[in-house]
Parts: sequence; C-alpha cells; structure tokens
Amino acid sequence: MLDLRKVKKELEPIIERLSLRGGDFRYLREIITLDQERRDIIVHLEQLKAAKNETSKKIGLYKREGKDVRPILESIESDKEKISSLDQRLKSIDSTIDEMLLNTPNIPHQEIPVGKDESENIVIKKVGDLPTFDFEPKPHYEIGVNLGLFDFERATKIASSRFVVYKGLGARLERALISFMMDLHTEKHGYKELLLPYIVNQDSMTATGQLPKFAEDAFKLIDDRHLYLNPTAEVPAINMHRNEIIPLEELPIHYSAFTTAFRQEAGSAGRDTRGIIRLHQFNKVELIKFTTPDDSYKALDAMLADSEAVLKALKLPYQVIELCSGDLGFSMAKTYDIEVYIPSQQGYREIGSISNAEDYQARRGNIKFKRARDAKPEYVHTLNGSGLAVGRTVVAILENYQQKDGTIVVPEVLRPYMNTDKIK
RNA sequence: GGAGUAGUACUCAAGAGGCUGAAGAGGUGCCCCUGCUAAGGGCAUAGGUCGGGGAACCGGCGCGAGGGUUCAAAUCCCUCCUACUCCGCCA
Repeated sequence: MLDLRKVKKELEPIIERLSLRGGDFRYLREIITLDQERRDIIVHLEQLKAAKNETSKKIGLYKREGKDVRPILESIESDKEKISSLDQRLKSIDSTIDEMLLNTPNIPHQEIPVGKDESENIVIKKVGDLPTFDFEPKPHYEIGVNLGLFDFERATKIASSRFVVYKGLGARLERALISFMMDLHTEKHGYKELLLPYIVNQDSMTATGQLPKFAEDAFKLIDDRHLYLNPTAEVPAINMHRNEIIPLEELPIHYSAFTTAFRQEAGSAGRDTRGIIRLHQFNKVELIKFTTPDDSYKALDAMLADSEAVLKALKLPYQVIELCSGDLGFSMAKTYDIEVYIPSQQGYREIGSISNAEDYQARRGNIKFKRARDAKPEYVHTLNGSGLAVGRTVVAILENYQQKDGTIVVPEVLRPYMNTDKIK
C-alpha cells in the first residue's frame, strides 16, 4: 500500500511513475479531495466527542451529588445524531480511500528500465555454457514420460488438467531438489528454515497484495472463513510478522521455506499446456527477508546471488533479467527474474523471481521496527525470491542433462540425495 | 463435533456501568547507597494509531476483534476469533 501522506505530497510525480506500469492512475487525484474532507470531518467530530465526554463526566458528578441531570441530557440530544452521522460519513470515506490504495500497485523503483511489457526487460547477465547435443534434444515431457517419471493422464483422473503425478526417480528428483535447495540456503546462506501452513486467510492475502485485485488467480476454499490455498510461500512467510513491531536486533530476518504453491492460472488457457511448466500445483523453495529500509537493496542483490547459487551448483545455464516497469509485479518496486536455458525451446524460461517490495507489503501488513527504544516505529522492507521453482528445475535438469540414449545424468550435487548418478 | 472456562499494558494480575487510561506486583530504564557484587532506597514506565498546532502541547480511538444498548461501557447484550479443560472422533 502506498503512503497516503506521500501520495498527497507528490501526487503528480507518483501518478507519472505508476503509469510506467501501464494503466491510468489519475483516479488518485480524488484521494486528495477525499482526504481533505476526511480531515475536516475528524476535526469537527473530535470536538463533538470531546464535548460529549465532558458532559458525560458532569452527569456522573451531578448524580453523585444528587442534582437534576435532565437539562444536561436534553442539551446533548442533537449532538448525538451529529456524531453518528459524521461517524458514518467518515467510515465511508475511509473505506473508499482504503479501497483505492489497496488496488494501487507499488511505485516502480527509480532506476528500473522503462518499458511496456516483457519484451522490454533487460538481460543483465548470462551464466554458464549452453549444452551441445549431437542429437535432437527432446522436450522434458517426452523424456519424463519415456522414463516413467511423469503421469499426466492419472493426474487428470485424480484432479484435473494441469496436475502431474511424479513417479519413481521423478518423484525422487523433485524431493532431492527440495532437500538440496533447503540445505544450501539454510546451511550455506544463513536462512532460517520454515515449514508453513499451506492455507492462508484473507488478511494474509491482502497484506502481500494477492487480494483484493487478483482473487481469480487464487484457489479459494468453500468455507465461511475466507481461506485460500497458498499461492506462494511469500504469503505465509511475510505474514509471520503481520501486525508486529520487530525488535531492531532481530533484523535482518532471513527465512527459507519450501511450500507447495497453488495457482488457478486464470488467463493462461492454452499456454504451456504440455509438461510441467505451468501447473495448478507446484513446489517451490522460497527466500524471504525483512530488512531496514537502508539495507533492502543490498539484501536484494545478495538474495539474487543466493538464488543463482542453486543454478550454479546444478551447472545449469541461465540468464538474469531485470524487469521493466510494464512487467513488474503488483507489489514490487524492483524485480530480477532468473531464466534457465531450455534446450527444446532453444530459449530461456523463468525459474525464479527476486523482488524488493520495499515498504509496500509492510504497510499493508503493518510490519514495523524501531530504530531505538523510544523511536517512532517505521515500516520494514520485505523481499522475496525463489530459490527456486522446483518443477521448473526438474524440467531444466531433464532437458540439459539428457543423453542420446534417452537417459539423464544426475547433476553431481544431487547424487547424494538421489542415490544414483543416472536416471534410466 | 458437543459442553464449559477465559482473553486487561513487556509479564502476572485487580477491576463487575460514571470518581479507572486502568490498583498492585514483577520486569525494564534513570538516580542514590555500597570498595566491587548481592541486598536496599528514590523516581519513571500504554504501547500504538489518527487529527489539530511552528512547537510546547492538546484532543479522538483504544481493556482479543467487530457490532449494539446507554448521556456514559474493561464492566451489560450479540456475533466472531483465540487459548485452555472435559467428552466424542482422528493421522
């Protein structure tokens, strides 16, 4: 959520920066008018309430002294109505302002590239050598089905399309990757391991920015508690500290969490229909940080390096891109995507995303810290990154490590987890 | 799922319509005392948030959350949430 005070102070520059995302944000001008009305009401309302409090006290006194309170009671009768109607008006203004702010995305960081969509993202580095094949490399779904690693038909029988059953060494590979990634981040990169709920409530979804605007992307439970299936570990992990003031000495907080993520993939009909690139359910290892505002961009770069370390260890070629303003996620000020090389597509596919939300989620979730014992609380910055999407890592391994005979060489770092050096 | 009990500040806890923005204790901070430590004494300690004001400061909200009754609610009523106890069920 944007800071209302800041919006008021820098209205036009903010509208201009937001519009770099695409879309019209001139509606924010209305906030200024609404806010002025809101303040006027508050001033008036508080005067009335203060007077009413005085009067009530007086009534108490009079009663104890046995005096007649009827005249006083009559004198405040009209204020009562004024107060309740002003209260109502205030509530309605507050909720209008709130709704506007909740539906307004984060302001893109000053230095990110300006562009209208993903075609204007900028490749900032390429790492690793592309594999060479003396045969036609197969797509992962063919390899996986041939080796008996995936079963799409039965997954559809069990659930629906866009699900998969992993079998045998396929299931083992997925599990091995989860363990490998979690071990790397917790033991080498200093993150604290979390195992989180896979169901989150409406407040959590709102704090991180999935709601109210992107309700159609989430799986909502049919239940009057307004619960959702976890769409990404970012949601439960950031909400660990919702409505908290984190002691300064606990910052920065680094969490790593494996979760299963659930997405409706609304609007993706027809895209990536084959294979395990885009499923309703997938596994992901996530990195989450809470930092002071001063440290968040350093922390972002460090997180990117932690993410990259997974691909480096697996010896998979990848590129890092910086998202342009038009491709930026709703809650984020700046985002790097990591894209892994997919031989069958002769191109790169997103396998991870590392973002700084600055104070946007912290404000929605009321997550603060204090610089000193008697200092005013300030919002923390929140960051999240993939470390990595596990299913897509499976895709990358199958395709990049495929052999002419149809088998897969297991990347060295995974062998202790796989108990084999070959999938055949 | 049934039946019950409870949620008050950093912690424990009193409070049962107005004199309570909240007794008391612990903790914490500052000071005194003591050669150091322990013990003792004094003072302070509702955070947070919204609004007014140049500021000092003033005011609104706030006793799990949200509604309601009342001139007035921590205190009465309703709904919800959470924790605990008992019963049932269950990995």
